[in-house]
Amino acid sequence: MQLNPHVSVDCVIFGFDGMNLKVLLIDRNMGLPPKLQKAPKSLKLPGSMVYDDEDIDTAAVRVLKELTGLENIYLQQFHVFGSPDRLKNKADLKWLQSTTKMKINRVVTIAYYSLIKLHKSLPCEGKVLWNDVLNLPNLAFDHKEIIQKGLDVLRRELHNEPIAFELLPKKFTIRQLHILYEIILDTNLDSRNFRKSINKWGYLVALNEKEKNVAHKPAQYFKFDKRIYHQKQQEYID
Amino acid sequence: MQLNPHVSVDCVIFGFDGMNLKVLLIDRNMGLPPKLQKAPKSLKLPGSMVYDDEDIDTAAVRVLKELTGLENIYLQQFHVFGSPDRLKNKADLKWLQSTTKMKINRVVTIAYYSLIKLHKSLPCEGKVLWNDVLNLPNLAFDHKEIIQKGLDVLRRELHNEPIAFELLPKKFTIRQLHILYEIILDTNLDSRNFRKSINKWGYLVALNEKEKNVAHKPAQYFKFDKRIYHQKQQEYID
DNA sequence: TCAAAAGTGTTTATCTTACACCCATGG
DNA sequence: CCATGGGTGTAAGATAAACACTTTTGA
Repeated sequence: MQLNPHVSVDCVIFGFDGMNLKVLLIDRNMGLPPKLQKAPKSLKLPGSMVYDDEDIDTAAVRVLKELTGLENIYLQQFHVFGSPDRLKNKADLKWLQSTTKMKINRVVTIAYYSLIKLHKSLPCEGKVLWNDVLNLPNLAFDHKEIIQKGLDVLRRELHNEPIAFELLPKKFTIRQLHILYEIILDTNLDSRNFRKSINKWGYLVALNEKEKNVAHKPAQYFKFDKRIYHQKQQEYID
Repeated sequence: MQLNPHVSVDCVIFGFDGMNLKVLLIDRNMGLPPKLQKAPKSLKLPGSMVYDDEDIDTAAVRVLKELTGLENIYLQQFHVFGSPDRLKNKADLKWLQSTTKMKINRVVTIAYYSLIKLHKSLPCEGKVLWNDVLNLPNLAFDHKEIIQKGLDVLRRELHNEPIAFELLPKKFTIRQLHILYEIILDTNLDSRNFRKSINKWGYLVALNEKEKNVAHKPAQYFKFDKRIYHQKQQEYID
């Protein structure tokens, strides 16, 4: 009886390309000499063992920082996956042991979800795969299940927290927001009613700027005003 | 660098005595010879290390079973507490090492909350302390913080899941339910409107039984009908 | 002038909230 | 007969849902 599994964090990093909700996957073959690469891709979520004396939240922040160069991005712990047979796939176990150089029997992983604004300029561009969340390939470990649960949580939280803006550029049109909501919630929303609810929120403010070079009436840009949001939250509590 | 903290589960077990929301605490002095007992009580949440080859949910179920004799009770993972300085209190660390007989530097704990029906006949009665959640004494480790977070989650989930009934006897009056809601949500609810919302739920059914020997108009007993509840959930999805 | 998306109001049904009195029972 | 909680209805305001047309732009 040894009673101490290893503990890791895994990050489900969501991104939105304007059309679809994406999740960031990394390929374990990447960086290996070509002859060692497996024929099929070997995809997984970004993650890491939690270091000694490192808080678990800090470990998740570190994973994101190392991968994307970004700090201060939205990150939430959402579930622990600790089934003893998470490592039942021999290839997964072998990879873990060879990359960590440790004898590992069991890993309990703490899953985080994260929301980032997609840019071509992210330092990870080209080194990672942004895969459609609705059409996932086979993944290592139980990572498919982790993504599914993360998506469920994202869907629920969308009603409670102003998180959609984490996935959009700083300035965005109502249409972009509308599409994002429809995709995350997998439903159709009436656009007049959608605009009405935005007005009721009160924390989206119109910028002095419109779309340019579009073959239709140009749309107003908006931004999310954190100050107004927090102010209204406070009023609600009182 | 060893990279493997120990992993435990801790259970925040809520109970309702008709007046207040309680949480189950155990005393680490219990069972020790009197001369070894610390002068102040040494209270903590029930918990356990996760055994090798044991799923974490299973570990939480085991803790509950061992303590209360009950199975099939409501249990939900809600947060991981993994700060490296959870064991900064020397007395806590010493206790851990002496009860587990292991050299332990760090414990990452997965917190569950659980809802049970209080009975005088629970096998743990007398061996544990049911403490008011709103007036907690000092507790070992970060257990006070864990309970606080558990209460927050309970409050939120009360709106989403039919969990109040897990805290009440199988048959209960509207008044009991009403008081429970007021206590969990820490607010006053209008009783006519409260009854109206119950009618709208549709899954509370009146039994052919009323209170007896009460010095007022006897109240109707109700039960929670799981079948109707699931049926309505299903209709909602379609 | 056409295609494409932007933007705008009204009506109806539903839900929420506030509010006051009589009833049944045991002591 | 009194104290205690049980149980009931209504009106006003807020919210949610359905629904169609005009505007601005680039091609």
